[in-house]
Amino acid sequence: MSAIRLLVLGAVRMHGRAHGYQVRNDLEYWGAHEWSSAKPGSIYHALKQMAKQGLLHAHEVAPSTAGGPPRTEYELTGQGTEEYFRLLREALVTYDQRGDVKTAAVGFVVDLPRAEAVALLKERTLRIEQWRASVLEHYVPEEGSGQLGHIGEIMNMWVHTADSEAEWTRGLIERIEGGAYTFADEGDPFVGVLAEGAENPYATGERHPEDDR
Amino acid sequence: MSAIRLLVLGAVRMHGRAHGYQVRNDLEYWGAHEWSSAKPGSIYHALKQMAKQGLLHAHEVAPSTAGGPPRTEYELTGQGTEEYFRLLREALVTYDQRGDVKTAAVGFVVDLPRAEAVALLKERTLRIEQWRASVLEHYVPEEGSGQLGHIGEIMNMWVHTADSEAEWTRGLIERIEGGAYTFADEGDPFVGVLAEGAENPYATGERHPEDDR
DNA sequence: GAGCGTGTAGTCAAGTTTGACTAGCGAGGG
DNA sequence: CCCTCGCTAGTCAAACTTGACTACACGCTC
Repeated sequence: MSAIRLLVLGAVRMHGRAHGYQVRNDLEYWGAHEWSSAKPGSIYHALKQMAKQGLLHAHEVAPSTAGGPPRTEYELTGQGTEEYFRLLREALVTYDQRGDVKTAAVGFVVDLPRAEAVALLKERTLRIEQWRASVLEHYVPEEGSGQLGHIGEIMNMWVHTADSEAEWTRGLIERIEGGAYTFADEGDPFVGVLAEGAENPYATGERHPEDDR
Repeated sequence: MSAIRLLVLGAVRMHGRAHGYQVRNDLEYWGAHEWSSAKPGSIYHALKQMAKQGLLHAHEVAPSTAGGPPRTEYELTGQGTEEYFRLLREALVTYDQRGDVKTAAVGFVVDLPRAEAVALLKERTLRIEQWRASVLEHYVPEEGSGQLGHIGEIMNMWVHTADSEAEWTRGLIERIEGGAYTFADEGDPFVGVLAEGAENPYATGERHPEDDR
């Protein structure tokens, strides 16, 4: 599962109604092209595909207000909203060692109620520990771990990565339980998209992978 | 860059000459279908593509000795060998937060001379530190880091991951410098493929992501 | 000795990703 | 006035990935 659908649904949802270029700008603003497959082609493809599947409603093209070809506006359907939360929950819980899904998940985590976020993150640590255990269980061949040669370093790396991730997840859980951030059920949400017409503070100058704040 | 080309080139190279099914079996043996895009279709596709590009020489089909359709055998060309080492070096040095390339790189690292492996891994730690610095540099907006809201957790996660990776890399460098493992210039190499006809100790029973030893 | 399961070897269509390309419009300079 | 530049908005072909499917041969059972 790539992160593109989650990202696109999340972006459209923030706007309520958005056209492709808007979504594309948000994702660039978030730096998503650096840590996921969020290139123009993928974004437009995902929009069309999800519209075909009934997750998005495509309003008929409106002529652009600012040059360029006419644009199609999209809006989440009920099914699309369901799918958004399904993907978000899955992303929070899944340990897959790929960075993009996790990054997207953290970006949208405040769309859930605080308690559910904590619960999902705890489930995440659990799954990480299970994975870690299953690596170790098959780690040592009958002849002793020396037989593995340098391949043992791969297990080593996986265990190290898993530990690091579990530690970070626990830190996040603590901060959330300690009252940090504003969640779905708690007043005005954090806004991370550009309003129509707002100038993009990062639009000029070179871009860096960490521009997506 | 996905890891598939590196994996396929590495597998064919180990055999000297191999047909698609053999490569496919190696990669499954290594568990690569769990941590990379090494599914049958991708493997056969990569073989054909690389043959077309002159990285592999495709010997004409030979009737199978053991049932099934006839098979095509592949062999690395000079260009293919070059490309293999280029990909391997790049993979060792690149910090991209995706697990598959790194895993493949560690698996093949002993194909390089020991000194070069160490040098590349040191370059890797350097790049990780550069990336970390560039994240932090753009971390704090003018209004103070509080403005970031939960999005700051993404930076936090990236920095945490980078630190963990750098630490693991330094550990590996130490072990290699300490004389561990057998490298390209040092006598009989570690063999990680099944010989033609050898029984696969993991062929039966359920498979786990960590079977690839 | 006919069918059936299993292993071998690979193909294929559908879906996704990539990176380059197109085309319209306004602003500004010469 | 006209021409180029940059922004807006999106398309497209080529490559890659996915997961299901085919086809052959061997051995086993009923």
